[in-house]
Amino acid sequence: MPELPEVETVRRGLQPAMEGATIVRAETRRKDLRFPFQTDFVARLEGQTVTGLGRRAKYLLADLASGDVLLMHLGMSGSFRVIDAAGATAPGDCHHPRNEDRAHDHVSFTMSSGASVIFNDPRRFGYMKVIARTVLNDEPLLKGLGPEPLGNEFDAAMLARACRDKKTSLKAALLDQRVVAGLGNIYVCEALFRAHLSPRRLAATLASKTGGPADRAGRLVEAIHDVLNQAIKAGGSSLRDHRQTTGELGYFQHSFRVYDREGEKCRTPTCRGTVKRFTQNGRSTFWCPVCQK
DNA sequence: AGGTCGTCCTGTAGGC
DNA sequence: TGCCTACAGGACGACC
Repeated sequence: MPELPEVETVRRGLQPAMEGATIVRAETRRKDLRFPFQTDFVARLEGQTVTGLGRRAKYLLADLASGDVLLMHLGMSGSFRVIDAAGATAPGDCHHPRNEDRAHDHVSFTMSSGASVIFNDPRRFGYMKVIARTVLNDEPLLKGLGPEPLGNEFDAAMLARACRDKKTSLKAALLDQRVVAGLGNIYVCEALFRAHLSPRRLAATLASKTGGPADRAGRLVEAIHDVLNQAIKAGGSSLRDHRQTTGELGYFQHSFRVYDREGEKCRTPTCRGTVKRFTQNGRSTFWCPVCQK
């Protein structure tokens, strides 16, 4: 499910319920998600105040007063919902269909406010881990991550440099979290379309003289910025699983130009092409062969 | 060493 | 209706 815009949407939804509040009770309803829970997982959470809720790439990071950090990844199908002290998931919405399916509620946090934060993940590719902040920089899960696509260090020169010696496709390079951290299949397809670049293009060909229509890296960085910012504004994309923490859907899927649009007309105004789909590194790529070069 | 592929897991959609 | 297959927003680890 979740790429950077969805994770950021979740972070903003969890923030009012968690930041400044204390976890009075933490429950795991099975022994593992993607990995077994640490044996001291619950003990290191209960009684801890959440001093801040951040995000790195597709990871959520809850800072605890103890000096630990709770690292959370949503995998493919993870979602959080917040239930307030009165038992409602959102003002006026306590009967969302999603809330009736509790079979995959795997973790719950009861906060000092009386609110509950519940993690649901049918496929269980998600995971949580408590790490001491002092060794966060050595954490293998975070160590190899590339720059944040919306951060200052991510620019055309940096992206071109990261792709320069790659022998793989531009699509695969952008999905590689070591190159840039936070993009997934949807937003890579959408960004390549918006930059008019072919997903098949060799990553190394991204570099070119800056300025003018051949500034491929510049166009791509701008396209990535635009699509991520617009998606965050829309609360992410809801295809199947993604919900905001209130249970509401994101609505960026209505703005897709290629993803999930196989056989439909290209949305570039002057283009008469049709959106095609093919498999690249085991994942579906959607693109317009007429206007993406 | 970088790149590719299979794999983890459940749910759903589509074909017959 | 029911059974089967294919596929899904991620990313690790084994393999070449």
